[in-house]
Amino acid sequence: MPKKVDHEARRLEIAEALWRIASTRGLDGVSLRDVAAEADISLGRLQHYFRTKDEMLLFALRHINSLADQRIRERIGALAAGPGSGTGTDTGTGPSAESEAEAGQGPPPRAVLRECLMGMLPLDEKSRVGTLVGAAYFARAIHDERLREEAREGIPRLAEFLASLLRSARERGETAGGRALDPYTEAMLLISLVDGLTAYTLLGVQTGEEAAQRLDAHLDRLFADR
Amino acid sequence: MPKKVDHEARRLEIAEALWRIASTRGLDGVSLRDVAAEADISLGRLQHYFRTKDEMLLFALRHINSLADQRIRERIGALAAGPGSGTGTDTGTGPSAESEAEAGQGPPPRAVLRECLMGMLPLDEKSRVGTLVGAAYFARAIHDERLREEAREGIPRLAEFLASLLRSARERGETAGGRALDPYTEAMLLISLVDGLTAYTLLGVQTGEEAAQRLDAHLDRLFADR
DNA sequence: CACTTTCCAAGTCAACTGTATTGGATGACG
DNA sequence: CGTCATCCAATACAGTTGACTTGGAAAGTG
Repeated sequence: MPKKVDHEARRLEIAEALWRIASTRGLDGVSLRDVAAEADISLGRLQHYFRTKDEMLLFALRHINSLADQRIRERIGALAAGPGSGTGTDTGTGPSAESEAEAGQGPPPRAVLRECLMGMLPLDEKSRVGTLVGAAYFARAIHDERLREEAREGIPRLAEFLASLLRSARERGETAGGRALDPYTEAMLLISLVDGLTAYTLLGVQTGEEAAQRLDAHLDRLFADR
Repeated sequence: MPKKVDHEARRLEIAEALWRIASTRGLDGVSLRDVAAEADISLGRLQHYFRTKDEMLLFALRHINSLADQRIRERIGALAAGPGSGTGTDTGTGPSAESEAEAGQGPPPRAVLRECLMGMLPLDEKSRVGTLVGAAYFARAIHDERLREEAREGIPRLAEFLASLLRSARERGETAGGRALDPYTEAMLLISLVDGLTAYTLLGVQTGEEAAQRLDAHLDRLFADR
């Protein structure tokens, strides 16, 4: 077999170029030539790796989703890891039940939940690009059956995960008492909330810090200790 | 002056044609020729009323916003159920403090709040088209300074209105006791929540009924009686 | 060294875009 | 009755778009 090239790596380079453009100009304002230029390759080469534009878009979407997954997973992992010396980057929500619940097993569900949700907000440049691209995909998904399927598959899975966190928090008695909602309902509310906060942050209606602060306010209410 | 034509009416017809297309194909997939065809007029005529595409888009956005405002205002008016207050055609740009002032002892703030939020969800065909177009504008606003300004102006006004509802509910002792958040924060959370619910409804992740149900669950919590 | 498959640059193509221009119809006003 | 601003249909235009074709360079295998 002749001339072996790492197909996957090439496609990733192209996808990254796509994100750079999509995060500033949107997905519909992106042409194959733009992406090729941004990736510093010829149009022919790009088309060698993606036969059609939709194919490129779908690949880039799937990959940015898996990147976001991984990023959040790392943050969760970091939560479990470092009880040794706490750096100054403490989550400023309130010094409530964290250290106590550690005694049980693994990181406290509330902290994991918070990390997940915060990881979905555009708080640094990296996540900002991610959410920007995500918004571009959302706009396209509304009118694109193929992309819509991706969401219909992924979101319930995420909600289920968050619901399980809520359930285990509830079992540990960390959560607010009386007015507890169905965990899945609560999870969908949280996801919707984060997405809305993200949208208004991207629009410049509020800063990322304000968004985080508001999310924390809501979480504080969920986990109110009584 | 020769040949007088109702300029505003023509522009509205065109805007409606635009919405019909934007709600099915999105805003970026819309060409002037498409709009002209949908409105059953010539391209030349369309260009006579909108010199540029952006001008048309901006006009249509402003008008659909004012329509949504009016629709919600009517629903609030219907809440009062009293034959007293007539709902005139208001040209206002936002659901501002007008109804608050009138509500000396009118409809309960919670009901008004709920009507506002439910009115923003895609529950019937009409509001579905509205939110669809709204989503299309959102996608464009992210990369369009001009449109972003519209949001930066309108959203805080809406939030302020909702916050005032929350405040008056609180004064009447209708709201939940202990864990009350800052009204403006609560308002932004509500708006974000509704927008997120709308997004996932449009994506087909949940039905409109489920969205409404989840919103009600959250409201129930806010107004828990204790 | 052939030789075949992969890789990819350049160019072509038809379709479509927003905008500008042209020219004529209409109807109100002097 | 003219005459002129308004209205608007038709067409032209320059540019961009995604997809396709062509031709040849590169590299692993025989």
